[in-house]
Amino acid sequence: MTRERPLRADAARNRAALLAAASEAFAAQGLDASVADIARRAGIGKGTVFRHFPTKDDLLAAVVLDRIDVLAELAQELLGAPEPGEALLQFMEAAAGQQRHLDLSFLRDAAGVNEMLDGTRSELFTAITALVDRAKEAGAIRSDITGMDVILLMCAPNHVVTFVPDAPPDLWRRYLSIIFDGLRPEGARPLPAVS
Amino acid sequence: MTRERPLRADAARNRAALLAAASEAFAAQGLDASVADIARRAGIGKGTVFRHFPTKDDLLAAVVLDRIDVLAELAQELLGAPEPGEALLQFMEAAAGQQRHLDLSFLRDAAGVNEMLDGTRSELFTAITALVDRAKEAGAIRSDITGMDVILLMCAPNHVVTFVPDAPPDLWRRYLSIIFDGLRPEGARPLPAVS
DNA sequence: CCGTAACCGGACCGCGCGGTCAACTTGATA
DNA sequence: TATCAAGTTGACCGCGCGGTCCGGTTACGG
Repeated sequence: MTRERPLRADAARNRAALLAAASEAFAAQGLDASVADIARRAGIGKGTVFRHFPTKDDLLAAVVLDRIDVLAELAQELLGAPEPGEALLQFMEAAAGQQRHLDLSFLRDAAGVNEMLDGTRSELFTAITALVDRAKEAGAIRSDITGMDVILLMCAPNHVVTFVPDAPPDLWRRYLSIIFDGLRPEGARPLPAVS
Repeated sequence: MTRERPLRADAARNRAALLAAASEAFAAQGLDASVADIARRAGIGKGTVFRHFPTKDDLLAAVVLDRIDVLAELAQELLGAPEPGEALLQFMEAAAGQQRHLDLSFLRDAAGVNEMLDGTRSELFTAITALVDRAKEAGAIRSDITGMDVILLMCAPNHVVTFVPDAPPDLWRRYLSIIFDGLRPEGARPLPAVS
């Protein structure tokens, strides 16, 4: 497809440093960390950032793509786990443990700016749905839960924790645990009809 | 205390319009809606905004203060309700139903920029704690839940719903219901120890 | 070792933001 | 109705952002 010449040694090095720095910066200061600051963290010039990624959004997309990749792979693995309920919980824990502020950013761009991102994303979606279906069949979670529910809820802990100052780094576990409990079928009240 | 002369008629009108417009704008575009835009919505000049509120943050604080007031009053009322569990659920529904994007903004400013805000806020905090305690005594929720847990979790639905495009306006009910189920004591697994 | 294409960097641009100000308008008061 | 403090306004300022660009630098094939 796209003629892809190998990167020059220094270019590859810079690109890697840039991605790492961007990940750090987004996690630390939210997604409106300035490009200049990211470049500073990476020890490169601002111009170089835009050489590698034409737009700040493209840089963000690249960072997010990495996360999605990892999660998709994990979801695939966990499809073979013996305990479907436990597998789903493990997946949600991995997802919630991801870097902050990137939470749901991979849902942001409705119109696929980046094809590759869209591809991996839908891959992740179907994997999650499969994970959820297995958990439902095993009776580990109630039957009216959807993959989208899981995606949305698994990101909530990371977000709410953002607002408590000096939070212990694993406070999110507390809220994920509560939320996961809410998915269980025992004594579940019917979900409100949503128009 | 502070010598407070009554506002002139037009000033009062403008202030009301401004607050309403700000509430709209923040809900529609998030808290970085521009002051210029808010002024436009209110049909007044940008300068007038800064006459009423020296800073954009002060304007936001005023909007948030209104919400907190309403919630604090409601929490107080619900303390007399017959069913403590149901009362807590009702409160969380009211809180989650609040305007979007303002979710947890009242936790933001650690150092109290605005004394009045701090006062009403702590009032709300204690009322919520009381509500939670009653629900615990009645066995409606598990005993290791704190007021802070409720505050954080009641804001989650509104946030996650932000990311699904064309969401029905009451989709948040679905997620609040799930989360509230997670608070119940039946078959609760122990909460992970948080360092 | 050399030529060159790829790469790097930081000065530079336009924009929109929060906030200021001095000239103007208006509602309360006597 | 005359007076004037209170209120209003939009042009204006400085700043930091995302993004551009060209002169200097560097890795790599021949």
